[in-house]
Amino acid sequence: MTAIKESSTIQENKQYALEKCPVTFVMEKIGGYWKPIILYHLSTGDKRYSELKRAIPAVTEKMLIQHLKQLEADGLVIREAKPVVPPFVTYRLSNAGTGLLPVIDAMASWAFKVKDGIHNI
Amino acid sequence: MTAIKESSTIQENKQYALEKCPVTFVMEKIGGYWKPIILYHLSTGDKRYSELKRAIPAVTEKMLIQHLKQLEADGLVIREAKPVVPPFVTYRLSNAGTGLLPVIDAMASWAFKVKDGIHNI
DNA sequence: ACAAGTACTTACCCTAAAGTATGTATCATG
DNA sequence: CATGATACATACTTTAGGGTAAGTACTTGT
Repeated sequence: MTAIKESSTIQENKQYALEKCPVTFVMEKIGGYWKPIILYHLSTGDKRYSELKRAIPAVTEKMLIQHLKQLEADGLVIREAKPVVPPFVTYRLSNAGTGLLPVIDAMASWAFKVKDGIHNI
Repeated sequence: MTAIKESSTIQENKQYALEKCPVTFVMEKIGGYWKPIILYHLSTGDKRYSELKRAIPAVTEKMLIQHLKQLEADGLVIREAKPVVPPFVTYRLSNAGTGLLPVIDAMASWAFKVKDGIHNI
């Protein structure tokens, strides 16, 4: 009946939605659980890996590095490593990453409105 | 070493992040895969269940109704059912749901900037 | 010589989210 | 009398994301 029953996977649906829906496109980039949190912490300036780790204590190292790598691959953050030992690696937002801050801000603003009772949910 | 190793689950981490991070709070509400798309389609006015189904052909009925129920439970959309047969059910954004539109707009705006090459990722 | 700090990597497991498929109730219409 | 349309519900399966635990390399400090 519906087209998707013939041969469908999550990936194909994602493909469809990615092309059609700008919102989905964004969710692809920042939908990972810790990604917006990482972006938020980088919004105040560049940070070392260990600084991020301390700033977000609940994240595991695997998740942190995994999301950082993905954000880097997606062109949202820039990694800079100084060839010293112990390693000195900093992460900062790219132009595109900085461009996402209005999204983060809009989210935060809505959340505060809810908490302040301006929106009752 | 890190605090979470003592006794941690996704849920506990989520609990932590929910209290601390407004962004995570928003992601809890609209993080479901089809939720932002549904909100987007409702932004132009109320829609019947079947209209949404046709507007988003890639979504399965289970996902559509599941997300609609969650959005309703989260106070973002309002369901109105006329007691007729065949059923006539419309969904529309609540005040809180409407308050999320700036988030959706910011997302869309960023996505278009990327596609127009203003941000190169 | 051994721990500690840096920035990772990797193998394995578990669960929540998403997808598949089918069923339900009611009435109008052919 | 059976089909179609509406708005769902539900049992079952799959997959992708996240978590756990452990290890790596290199140097400084004790």
